[in-house]
Amino acid sequence: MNYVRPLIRKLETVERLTSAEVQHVLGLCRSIRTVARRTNIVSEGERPDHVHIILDGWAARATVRKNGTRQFTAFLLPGDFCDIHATTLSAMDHDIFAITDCQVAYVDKRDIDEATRSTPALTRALWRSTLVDEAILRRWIVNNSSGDAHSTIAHLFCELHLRMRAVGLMEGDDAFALPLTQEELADATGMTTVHANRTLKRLNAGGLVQVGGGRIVIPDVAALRRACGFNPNYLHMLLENAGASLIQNVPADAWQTV
Amino acid sequence: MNYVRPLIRKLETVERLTSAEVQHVLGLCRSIRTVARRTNIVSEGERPDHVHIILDGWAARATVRKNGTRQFTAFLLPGDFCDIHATTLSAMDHDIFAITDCQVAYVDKRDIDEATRSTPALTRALWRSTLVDEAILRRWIVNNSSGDAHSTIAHLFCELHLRMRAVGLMEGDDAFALPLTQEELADATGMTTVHANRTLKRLNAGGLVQVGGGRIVIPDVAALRRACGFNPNYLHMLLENAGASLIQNVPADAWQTV
DNA sequence: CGTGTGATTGACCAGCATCAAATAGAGTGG
DNA sequence: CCACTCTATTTGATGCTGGTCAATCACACG
Repeated sequence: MNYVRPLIRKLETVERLTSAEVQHVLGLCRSIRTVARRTNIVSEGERPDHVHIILDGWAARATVRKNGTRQFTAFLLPGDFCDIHATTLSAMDHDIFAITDCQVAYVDKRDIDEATRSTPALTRALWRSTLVDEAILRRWIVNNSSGDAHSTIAHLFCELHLRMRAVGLMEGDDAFALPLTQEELADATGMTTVHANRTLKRLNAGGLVQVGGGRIVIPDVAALRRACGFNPNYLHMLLENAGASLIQNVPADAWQTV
Repeated sequence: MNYVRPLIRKLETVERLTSAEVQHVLGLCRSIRTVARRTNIVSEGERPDHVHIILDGWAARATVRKNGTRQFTAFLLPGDFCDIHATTLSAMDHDIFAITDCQVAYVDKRDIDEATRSTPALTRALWRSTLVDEAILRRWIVNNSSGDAHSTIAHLFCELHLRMRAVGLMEGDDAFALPLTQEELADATGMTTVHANRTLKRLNAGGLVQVGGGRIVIPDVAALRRACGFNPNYLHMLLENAGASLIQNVPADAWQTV
């Protein structure tokens, strides 16, 4: 079971790596644990002493509001780092919540430090990857604040599409696993479950997507992107990579931001 | 005119610096330019060859949607870095918009590189400061997605209060400059100008704040925080610093997240 | 076949958007 | 110092989006 492949793909999305560098990364992921779905991989207030990397499954950054509602601020897909920051800084200010059962690599912070010292390309890859994470956060603000539930959900799907594609997890050409309940979708987009349901149904009915059974099919990516004004440039993917063909297929008028 | 003071204060919010290190930072800020309000300090698509630091004035990260509406994703206060990322990575995916006239330091990327190489404390300070920026972005997602305009605006004021305090820009004990129009406030919080106005008036009427004339007075910080569930821990400020006394004054029941 | 979770639907209403217009202020020039 | 202008604030009226509450349906699983 080569769980590490998505991680390599992820890093190569932002930086080319030599095979020696890839080997170095592989060496980091020796300690792998399974985290059960609906449990926290890391919880608010903790000071993890190692870095967690999602190798398989989906997780989310989650903040619980005073009134009990939950807001996701990011989805973590295979290859994503949960807390490359928190080890140095201070306590976690949010939870890392396993949406599905997850395979998680536990990497000692020292090993990361040593790897980055000896491998500049890896340092760049990690640095860039945090910058992309930042850009995604900004886009979520724009997206969730737009007040248009259809665009919000469609935009999220566009993002997940490219990110899943980047790590090689497409199922065929136009589909990928979407292991979210409607409640979780609502928690990410800042709407109620009821409204997420209705919006989703309308997107389905409009033929833009087919969501169901833990999968999403996007028959016409360009159409979906046009519908929500998705512009992939914020993901800062190398054009040579997996997403490239898709990135270039977007019609000019769809390139404006949300 | 010692424009660099807020920058030093900012860095010291996350990392203690020796006076030699402070001198090093001062040396970086030799090239200072004034940017007129309502113009972009950096625009989407640009690849700046130097790092911009706000020394005086307010700026904002801005994304313009397809439909013409504008969304701010961050406020940049004196001491904040605009684009420590974009120099290495790729093109800017958003604008840096000067809300007021701004004094901006233009620092050559190489000078930053050299400074961080020779000054580990500075590297840590910069790194931590980007992590705080990330945490703030997450909080804006939570805040702007909450669907409660009063909490959203109150929470923003709480954040700005601590950040202004951290860089030593309070006017007296309970007030600071708030050079935002209601339209800009609306662009940050994802609501219309009309609704921002009405919400602001209600906050004013409730005595939680007094906003007007480019200033905000917060007579009872704890009350304002309670009203919106503000929890300062995401700002990851050193307790020894300026904000410390305030941080510790929050009643336990107000420490839950929004 | 019962049980639990997730999806779906309906009825109702509140918050916020929208459109439009009036008012207040700040800055400018005569 | 006043008139003019531009910008920002304020207010009103109206309607829609999305929230709330509640019930039902579908389905997987033991």
